[in-house]
Amino acid sequence: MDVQIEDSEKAKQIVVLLIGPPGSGKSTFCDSVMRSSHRPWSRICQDIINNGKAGSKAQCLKMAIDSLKEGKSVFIDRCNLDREQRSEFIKLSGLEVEVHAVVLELPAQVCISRSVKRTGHEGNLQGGRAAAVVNKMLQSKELPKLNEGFSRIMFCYNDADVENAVNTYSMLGPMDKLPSGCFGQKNSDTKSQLGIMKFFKKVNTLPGSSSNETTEATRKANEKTENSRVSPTKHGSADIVHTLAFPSISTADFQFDLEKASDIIVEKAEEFLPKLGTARLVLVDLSHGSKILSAVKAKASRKNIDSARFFTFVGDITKLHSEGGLQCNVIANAANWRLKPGGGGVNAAIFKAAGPDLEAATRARANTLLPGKAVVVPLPSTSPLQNAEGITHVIHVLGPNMNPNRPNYLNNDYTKGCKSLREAYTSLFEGFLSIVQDQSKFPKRSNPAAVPDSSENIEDDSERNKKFKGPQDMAVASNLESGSVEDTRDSGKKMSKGWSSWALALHSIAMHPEKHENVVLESSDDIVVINDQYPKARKHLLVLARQQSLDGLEDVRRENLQLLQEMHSVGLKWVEKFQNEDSSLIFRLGYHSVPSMRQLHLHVISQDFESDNLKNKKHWNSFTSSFFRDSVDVLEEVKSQGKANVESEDVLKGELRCNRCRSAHPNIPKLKTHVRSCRSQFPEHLLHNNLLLARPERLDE
DNA sequence: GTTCTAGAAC
DNA sequence: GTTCTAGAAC
Repeated sequence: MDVQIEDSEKAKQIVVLLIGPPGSGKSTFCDSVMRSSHRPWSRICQDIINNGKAGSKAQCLKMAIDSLKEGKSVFIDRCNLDREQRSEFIKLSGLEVEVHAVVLELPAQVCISRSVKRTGHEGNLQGGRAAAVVNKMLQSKELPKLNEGFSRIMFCYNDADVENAVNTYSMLGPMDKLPSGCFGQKNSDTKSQLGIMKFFKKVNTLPGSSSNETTEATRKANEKTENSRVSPTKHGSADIVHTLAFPSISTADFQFDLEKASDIIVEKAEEFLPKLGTARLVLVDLSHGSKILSAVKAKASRKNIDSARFFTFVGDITKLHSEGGLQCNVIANAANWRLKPGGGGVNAAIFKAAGPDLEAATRARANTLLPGKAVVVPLPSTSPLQNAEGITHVIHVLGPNMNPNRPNYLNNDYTKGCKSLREAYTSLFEGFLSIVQDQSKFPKRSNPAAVPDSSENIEDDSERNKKFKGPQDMAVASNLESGSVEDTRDSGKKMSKGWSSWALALHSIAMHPEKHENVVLESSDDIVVINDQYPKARKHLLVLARQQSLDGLEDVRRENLQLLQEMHSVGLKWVEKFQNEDSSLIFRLGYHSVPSMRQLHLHVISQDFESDNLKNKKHWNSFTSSFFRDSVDVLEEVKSQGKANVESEDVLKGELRCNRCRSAHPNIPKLKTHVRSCRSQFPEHLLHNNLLLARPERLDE
C-alpha cells in the first residue's frame, strides 16, 4: 500500500486555546491530556502565571512564545470567551504552529456549581458572586469560528464530548497532525466527525517514530476497509452504511489528464462528504499500480479528508463484495452516451454483470446521456448484481472526452473539460445523495424479493408510499403503513433527512397529478398547482415542481433556474387572477428555507393571514420571518451564486412580530387580533424590493 | 404537516 | 379557573 508521506518532516507544534467559563473544566482538560500525552506540552494558566497568582494576557503570550521555542505545544488555559480575547493568541500561528480551539460548552449551571465549590477554597469568588461572574461572562461569549484563524475547533457539550477531546489530544504523538476543521458543533452535520473521534481513540501513536506517522490514522482506516473482509459498518440502528463505488471518470478511454482529474475527484468528494451523513465514497480501479488511485489518495490525505468515508480500493467494481469484501450498495458506471452495453472497460463489465435487467431499467429512465450528466437506475431485484453483490442502484455517468478517436472530442480544451468533469462528479454524487436520503427513511429490506420491480417504477424505492392519494388520505395511508415500515423508522427524528409518511403527500401529487384530479388546479410537464390543504391566509396556493429529487430549496441549483422561473410566473398568474376577484389582496411568493414536506413548492400566499389554520409560532414565523425566502431573491441568488441562501430553522422559534409594523406580541391570539387591524406600511425592504404583489394603490394606505 | 393534551402561564 | 404553548404521536 502506498501511503502518502507528509511533506513536513518537522514536528508540528500546536497552540490549543481552551474556551469556556470558570468551572467548565479547562484546567482538568489540560491536566488529563498532559498526564498521558507523548507530546511535550506546556499549560499556560492566567490564574496562576504570576507565581501562583493571576497574571495578564501579555504574560500568557510571552510564556506561550517561550514554550514554543522550547519545542513544546501549548495549552492556553484562560476563558478566551470573546473573539478579541483570542485574537492575539491566534497570531501565534505566524510562528509556524497550528492554533486550535477546544470549546467547553457545558451547561451554565454545571460551570457555576463547580466554580462555586472550587472558589470556596480559594476565597476568591464566593457563592452567589461566582454565579453572577459566570453568568456575566457567558453573556459576552462569542463562539469561535474557523475564520478567526483557527485551523481546528472542537466543540464539547457534555462529559462524553470532553472525554473524546481529551483522548484526541492525548493520543497525539509529537509528529501527528489532527484534521483541520470544525468538529462536533451542534446544529451542523456532526455525524461524520463522530467517526473520526472514535477512530482516533483507537490509534496507538508511537512516539518518535518516522514521519510517516502523520498518516498513521489514514493508513489504519484504509487497512481496515481495504484488507479485511468487513461487513458494512453499523452505525447505531439497523441501517446500512450507504457506499458508492465509482470508477475514475474520463481518465481511461477518454484520456483525461490524471492530475486534473484527481484534483477534481478530491475536490468533489470533499464537497459532498459533509452532505452525505455517514455514507462513503470509494474510488475503484482494477489495477494495483493505478496512477489515479495513488494521486487521489495522496491529495485526499493532504487535505485531511476522513479516510474512513472517502478512500480508494483496488478491485473489480462488479465484484467488490464477493471478491473484495467491500460492501457497496451503489456503483457508478462510466457510461457511453447511448447508455448501451459494450465498448469495453467498466461499462461493458457492469452491463455484463448486471444482466439484461439493467438495460431495461436504464431504458425506462433515459435513452442517452450528455457529458457531465448522470442518471440513477434502481437495479431490479432479479439482477445478479443485486443478489450477489448487494448493489441496489447503478448510476450511469458520462464524462468529457479528450480522445480524438471518440465522439465529442474536446480538442484538448481543458477549460471545458474540467468544467464538464466537475459537473459529472456533481451529478454522480447528487444522484448518490438522493439515494441516501430516500432510503434513510426506510429500514433496510429484509426480503429483496418483496421489492416491487423497479424497472417499472420511474419513481424510486419510496413507490410503496404512493398509496397516498393526497393529503386527505393521510390518515388512511399511515394506518396501512404502520407496523411493517413505521416501527423501525427513526424515532429520534434527528436523522439527517428522513421524510416521514405525512411529508410525502406533495411529492406524490407532483409525480402523479392525474391521480389527484380533485385537488389539482393546474398542471403542466414541469409544475402542478394546488390549494394548500391548510391555508394560512385567505388565499394560499402551492406551485409544486414536478422534477424528481428536488425536495426543497436546499436542492436547487443553477440548472433548475428555468424551472424556478416558470414556478414564479405561474405564481404571478394566479396572483393576477385572485386580484381581479379581490383587488385588496396583497401577495408574497416564496419558499420555506427548510420545508416540512418533500418536493420543492412555491407558496403563493396573501398577506392577511386570516385563517384558523394559522395556529402557532412556527406557522407565523415561517411566512413572516427570514425563513420565508422570496421567490425573486431566490431567483437572483441561484442566478448569481448557483444556489439559494437558506435561513436556519432556529428563527421559527423567535418572537412573534406583526408582518406590517413589526411590533412584538406575546402570543398567537393577541398577534392575530393586532394583525387584523394593523394598517401600517409594510417593512421597507419588502416595499423597496418589490417583494409584495399588490394593486398599485393598495400599498399607499 | 396536523392533532392531541399535559402542564405552564396567566 | 382559563388560555396558550410545546412536545409527542401520527
